[in-house]
Amino acid sequence: MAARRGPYFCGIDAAMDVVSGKWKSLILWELAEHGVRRFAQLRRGLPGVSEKMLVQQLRELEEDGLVHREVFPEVPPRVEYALTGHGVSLNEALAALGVWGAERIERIGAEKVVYAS
Amino acid sequence: MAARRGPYFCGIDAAMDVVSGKWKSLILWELAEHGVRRFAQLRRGLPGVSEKMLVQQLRELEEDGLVHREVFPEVPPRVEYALTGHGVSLNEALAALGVWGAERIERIGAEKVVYAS
DNA sequence: CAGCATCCTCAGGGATACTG
DNA sequence: CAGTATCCCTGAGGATGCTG
Repeated sequence: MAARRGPYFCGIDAAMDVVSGKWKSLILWELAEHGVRRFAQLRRGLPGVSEKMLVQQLRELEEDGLVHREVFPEVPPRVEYALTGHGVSLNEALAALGVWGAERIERIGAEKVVYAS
Repeated sequence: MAARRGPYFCGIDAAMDVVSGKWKSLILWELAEHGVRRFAQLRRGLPGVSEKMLVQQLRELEEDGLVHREVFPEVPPRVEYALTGHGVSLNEALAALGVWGAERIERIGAEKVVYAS
């Protein structure tokens, strides 16, 4: 389900609401890094997502106005995803978290995934 | 359960891991705003949390090194919670998200909660 | 006051198979 | 290629009651 429409306690609450979902922040990140991406490209960039989850999370992000979805009526079908303006600004806000998280990974000596199963 | 110890895809992943949990970011926020807080004070500041959840989330934040818990051996018991250094820096990273979220609340015309049952 | 112990619900998410 | 459609299961989180 996409983000609720409030009521919210504060901005953090609203932002976390929109970004909660196992893959959403990662999808945003991926789109910010690469710009426009096709479905299969995203799938490859997020090792471990199932098709179902990827579609679902993308649709919710679209519904919340963070991602733009463009369908090209071709055979074979092509669908491209990109961030909207709000998606871009959310990503900039997430960047600070990314830095903090990277430091935490160092600190606790966690591994980074290259390819999960 | 507290945050896993990786492996992580990236910093965002690690940060979201630590902050995911329905009340964690709100607890962090509350502690940043007020400094040291007692259990009951936090409870009052987070309308809608159950005792169980508040304890649980606090313990996980403690386990992850973001919150410091101090018990005073008195009767009646007193327990104070405060952010650690890492908690403070995480909160600073969350601030950007808070701003974005506040703008989103404006944009979609969502309500803000004052008191949820 | 600041918890701990239980029980229970429900929806987020995984696995698998099929389609325009 | 880019999805639908189903079934299923785990576990986060809620409700309630008890305690040092």
